[in-house]
Amino acid sequence: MREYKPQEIEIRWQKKWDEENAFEPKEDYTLPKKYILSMFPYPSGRIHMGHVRNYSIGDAIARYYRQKGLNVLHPIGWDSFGMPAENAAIKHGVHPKKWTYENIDYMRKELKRLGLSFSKTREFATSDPEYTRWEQEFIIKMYENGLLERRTQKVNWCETCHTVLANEQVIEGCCWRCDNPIEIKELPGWYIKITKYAEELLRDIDEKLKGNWPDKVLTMQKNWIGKSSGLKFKFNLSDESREKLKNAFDGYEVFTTRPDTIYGVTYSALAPEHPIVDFMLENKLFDKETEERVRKIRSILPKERQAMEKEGVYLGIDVVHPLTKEKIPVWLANFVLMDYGTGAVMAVPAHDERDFEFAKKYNLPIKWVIKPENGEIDETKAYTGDGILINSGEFTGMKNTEAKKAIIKKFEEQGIGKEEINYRLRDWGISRQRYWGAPLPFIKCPKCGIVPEKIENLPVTLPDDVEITGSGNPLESHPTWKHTKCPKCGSDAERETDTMDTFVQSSWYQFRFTTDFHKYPDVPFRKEDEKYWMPVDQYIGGIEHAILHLLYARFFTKALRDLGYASVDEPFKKLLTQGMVLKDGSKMSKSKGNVVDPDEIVAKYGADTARLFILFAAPPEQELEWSDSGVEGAYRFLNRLYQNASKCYKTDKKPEIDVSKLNKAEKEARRKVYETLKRSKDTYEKTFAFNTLIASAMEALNALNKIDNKDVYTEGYWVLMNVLEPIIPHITSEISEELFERNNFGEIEVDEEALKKDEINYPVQVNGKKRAEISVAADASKDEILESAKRAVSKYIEGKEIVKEIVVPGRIVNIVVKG
RNA sequence: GCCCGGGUGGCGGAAUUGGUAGACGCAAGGGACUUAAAAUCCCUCGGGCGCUUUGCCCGUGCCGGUUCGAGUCCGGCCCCGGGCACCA
Repeated sequence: MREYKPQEIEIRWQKKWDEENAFEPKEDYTLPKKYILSMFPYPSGRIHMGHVRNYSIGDAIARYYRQKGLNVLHPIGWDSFGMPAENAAIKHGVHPKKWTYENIDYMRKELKRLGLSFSKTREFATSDPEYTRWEQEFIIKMYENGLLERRTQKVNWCETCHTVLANEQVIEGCCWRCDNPIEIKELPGWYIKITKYAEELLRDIDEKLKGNWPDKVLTMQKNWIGKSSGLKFKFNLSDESREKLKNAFDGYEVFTTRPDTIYGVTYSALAPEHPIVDFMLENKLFDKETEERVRKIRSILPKERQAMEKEGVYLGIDVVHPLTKEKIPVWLANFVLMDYGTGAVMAVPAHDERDFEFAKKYNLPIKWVIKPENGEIDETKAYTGDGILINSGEFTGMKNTEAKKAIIKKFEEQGIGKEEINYRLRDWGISRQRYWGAPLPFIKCPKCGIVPEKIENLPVTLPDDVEITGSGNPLESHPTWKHTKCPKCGSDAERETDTMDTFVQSSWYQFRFTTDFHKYPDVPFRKEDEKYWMPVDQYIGGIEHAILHLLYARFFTKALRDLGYASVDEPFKKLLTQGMVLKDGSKMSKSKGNVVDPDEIVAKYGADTARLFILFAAPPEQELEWSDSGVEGAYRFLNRLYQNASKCYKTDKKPEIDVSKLNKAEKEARRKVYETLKRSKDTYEKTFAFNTLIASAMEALNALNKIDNKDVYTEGYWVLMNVLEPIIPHITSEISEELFERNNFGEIEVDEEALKKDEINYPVQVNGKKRAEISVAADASKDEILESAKRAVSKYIEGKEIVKEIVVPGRIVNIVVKG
């Protein structure tokens, strides 16, 4: 008996695939294609089980289509800019570039050892200058087309670290690294106007992605974009208030989704950062106490106000209700956001929970204008449901859903307001005060202002001789890098020292893979390649990217389309979100000490075992609980598969079977084999339920081991090796090469005859309870089945009246009796 | 608070979409082989009753409903996981 030595087998095949360039996409674009993409990794140093899972799923799908003769693009790259490289530089003094590219070299070997069928020619790292070059061109084109702008906005600033912090990096008002209190600073930064595409991003969720992406992800994106429609109108200041404000303002606009409650307005509220508040502070229009309270609320970050109790202060000014002409007091409120809508709201405490809470706290009047169709108003809380308008002038008695439209119409007719749509989606701030990123290709000229770098001068590359200390942007402090000449007027100018958010790189990498870019260095990707390969047919990755990456990549695709680079509206036709890999119920992490190292598993059992286990243990979308003994089980199965191959004979074509000579067990084994084959198509193309496909293959092998028929056994192997090759490519290649010269790889037709049963087992129920089981000929008539069934359950139906007889062909018999 | 998922043996998970609940694997127990162990192979494996077989009762988070028949559909509730969270 020969021994299963996965290390020898696997390394031999990996070498062979490498030499044969077995996984390169073909240039014949008349072939049907599949573009299979797993999210590319960040080169952190070593692969983890999440990677193994991600790439095992993608590889199985890619190998399946390749085996069936399709032209398959299955690339890998490296998302290689980012903070960890700089942190490593600070901690260990190693240059980010060296650290990054050494990690890539190591991880490339790890992935290769898993037998993943990635194209070699398409591999790149996003930190490669050739990649940056094109990204900078896109960014310049976006700038020229109004999709990118530099503007000054309030940001979180840490003085000791000399950098802007993301909201996520501010912990209780302090810097996450040095613990110093952060400041709010107005800083210039670069913003991509993703909001211009809000409507299309939303629309294509329903029109292009529904049914192909998980509903969960689509819902999350919808909520994130957050479309709402309502009425925008202007509150005019009262005469006294306008005077008080020195005629600098005559009013301000508000947005509401509830115009139907307009008669219930009892006050209005401004965001703490509202221009009117700014003006009043600057012109000292508050009394001392009010000013103090205003300043106090303004000193708290908007993000942190959300966790606080509602707070506000009357500003001493009033506006006029647009319909009733009543005087409405204007408050400052800490729950009003400056960057949504107009930064000011009308407040209807009777029908809005926040307004109600605020009104109760400050004893503001509450006016009920909608009553439920059935039942009475409960005055202890806001009523936010539908109902009939009361106290609403000419609209009284109307259903509120209709009143919404009618009131908007009235505002539009009088020219005092109009219907408006608002989105929660914000523009995408891509500036990072970091070294290890793609430089923003702009020059600040004292004469010309912002000037894009000339296209022929791209890429703007990073200087290698930098000192990374963790405080401040090394590009800013570099002695020479930022000093340059203005591309327009030639005078002394400075480069932009901000680099781009790494999400910019991962937003268009799927396009770059479509071209053999070593061959075609003059384009980011060739149009004919992009047309043929895009969109990605199947994208696979973690749900944690449901919003950020997947939304940015969708946006980028649309932007590149409109800039003339791309031909598709959506980058990823189908999306599979894989679940996390857990150990002892929680995510594997160094701090918990529950990490299982893929290298160790591969060293002990081989790549096929790792792949088999990870695809067998749970369906791909679900979380996967790591189990050492489960891995052993997978390894045992592969051993059996390998040993039992000796029960087959060598042949270069599938054995012909004389079905008439087979016994029951042999037919049963053939049926299970072909059931597995039949199931495999659905699994690889639609459901990705690899766990049940593997279970089915195990059942088939178990059934084969019960028979003693070399033809059937060999046929079984011929089919099973074909079905399992995408999952466990090494062992199946080895066996198939030895027995079948690998002629079994490719399309095998399902033998429908083999799937048929001679006899069918029917459970027989009496009044819905199973009482017996019968076996009848597959072609038995309904009456024959019933007759046999009644005989089997005679003791339950004797002397009773039969009310109903149900025979579901191929399924079940149920006899309903009375008495 | 709102919006999605999900609750099935000791465990991971199946169940052809309303038709034999627990496939497949793991763990556990028993047996064979062996001087012994490992490996391998065979048997048992939801709970209870009867236990020699046939068999009977209960069982898919809880309560109710629809149906000849419900893990699956409907109504109400209880847990668990995730996302969003003052968006006017």
